Amino acid sequence: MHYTRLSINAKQRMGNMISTHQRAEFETLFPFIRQADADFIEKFYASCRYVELPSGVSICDEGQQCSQLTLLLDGVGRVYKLSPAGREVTLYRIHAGEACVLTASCIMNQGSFPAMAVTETPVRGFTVSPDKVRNWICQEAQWQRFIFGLLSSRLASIISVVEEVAFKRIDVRLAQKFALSLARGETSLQVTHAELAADVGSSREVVSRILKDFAMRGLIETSRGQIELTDAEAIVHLSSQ
Amino acid sequence: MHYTRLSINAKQRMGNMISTHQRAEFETLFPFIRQADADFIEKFYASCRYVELPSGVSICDEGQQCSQLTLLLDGVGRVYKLSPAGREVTLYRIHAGEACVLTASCIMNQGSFPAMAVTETPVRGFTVSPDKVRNWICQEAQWQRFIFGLLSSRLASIISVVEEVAFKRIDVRLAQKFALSLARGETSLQVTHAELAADVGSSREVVSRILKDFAMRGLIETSRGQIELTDAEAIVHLSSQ
DNA sequence: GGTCCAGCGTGACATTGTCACCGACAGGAG
DNA sequence: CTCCTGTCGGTGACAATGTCACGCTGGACC
Repeated sequence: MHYTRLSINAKQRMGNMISTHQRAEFETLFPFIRQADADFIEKFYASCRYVELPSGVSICDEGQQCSQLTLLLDGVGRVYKLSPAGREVTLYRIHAGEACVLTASCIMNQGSFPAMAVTETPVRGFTVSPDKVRNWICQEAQWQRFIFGLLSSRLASIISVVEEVAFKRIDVRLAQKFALSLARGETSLQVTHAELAADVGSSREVVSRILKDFAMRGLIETSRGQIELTDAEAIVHLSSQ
Repeated sequence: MHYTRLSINAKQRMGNMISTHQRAEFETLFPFIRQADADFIEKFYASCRYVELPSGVSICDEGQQCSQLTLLLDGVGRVYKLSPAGREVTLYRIHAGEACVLTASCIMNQGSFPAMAVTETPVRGFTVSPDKVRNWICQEAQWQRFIFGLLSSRLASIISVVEEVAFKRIDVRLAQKFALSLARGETSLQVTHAELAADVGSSREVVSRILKDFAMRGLIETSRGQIELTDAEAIVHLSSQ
């Protein structure tokens, strides 16, 4: 799987002024800011920048220092591990109203980023520089609480990834993915076997075999780059093993 | 694998007064306390309690609320996930000078503990109540920095567990364990195949097969409950695959 | 001695990972 | 339109791992 590097062009789509519309959008997604005192709120908006990134660009590579903490207004990012042999596992996804914890973590202990991150869709957000992140932690209770929440909630979610990878069969984990889509009301997925494999940390061949089996049992119908979920009940039943 | 529940007897080995000797011991292991102001230091020692726990007792079970945060003076704790089928993976170990991050995490977001924890050796330490942990975070810069360091450093270590479980062969991971022992100067391990399996998240049979293979290749010699590391060079070489 | 049990060995089979290679399809270039 | 090229998916063979069932052994205890 290959991702475009973040280009200068993409970086240039940034503006320094935060519009009132953007502030309103931010406040609904990051309610913590409302509880801060007016002083901090102004400091915050003055210090952060609005950015837009296209889909499929690499945000942070293994071993890099993190240059910015990004708070997402829209879109989704994926953080994953890459093995020397080229296999992947996704550790977690970042949605609107969240920020990348690993960035926060490696900003806090000055370490390097222990994984890779890419945009899965076009992404909009505010970025904050590492020194601000650190300073505000010590000074602003609301900001501190926000960062803490990020760290501790991700810890639990990454632990559940360990659990899945170590204990669960791959067909069950694929069924789980499908069940999540069904829960969102989607009965048709635009996804390749290779992408599913990268998600669950397996290889394409294994995913293909299992999907073929699903298709024979009538759970799904597959075509190039697309999967129809045809038997919701059976999928949900399998996913709960 | 079965662990004794923490009994009332064990709990009663607590005292409220912290001796000057214990304070000195604490300060060498947790240097952050030295940088705090005198006011906080007194508050801290007045609020925490000294505890001793025997080896092999369960500290925290899956889904429980955490009653205390423990800062270890001595001994080692193990935090692990347990599958419905009875398999285990250890997530990390806690040594002197550290504290259980998961406890910290679930204290901070009031969640429940997403794993199990046991003492692997007799353990001594100071315990702090959840409300103190939370209050100090907001008020004491040094304490805050300490807790933050715990969270963010564990995040990276748990991610490396994901990586190992998802990508590495089990023989390589066993060799890694052995290489770590060799680095500590230990050429003889008192450990059962089942314990090794719980560590790397596999099953006893698989570990037995691989150890038999190691023995045939002259890397180790096995006897009941014990493993001699006889070919350090080959072990280190295999561990670095 | 005899009993019990934790620790370990093992064969048979299911699942998963890896490698090599293939064909099918889509989107452009000519 | 045909041809080319890269992506997508299928497949067979084999290695590694997980699971199940069972049996053996050494040591503790009566």
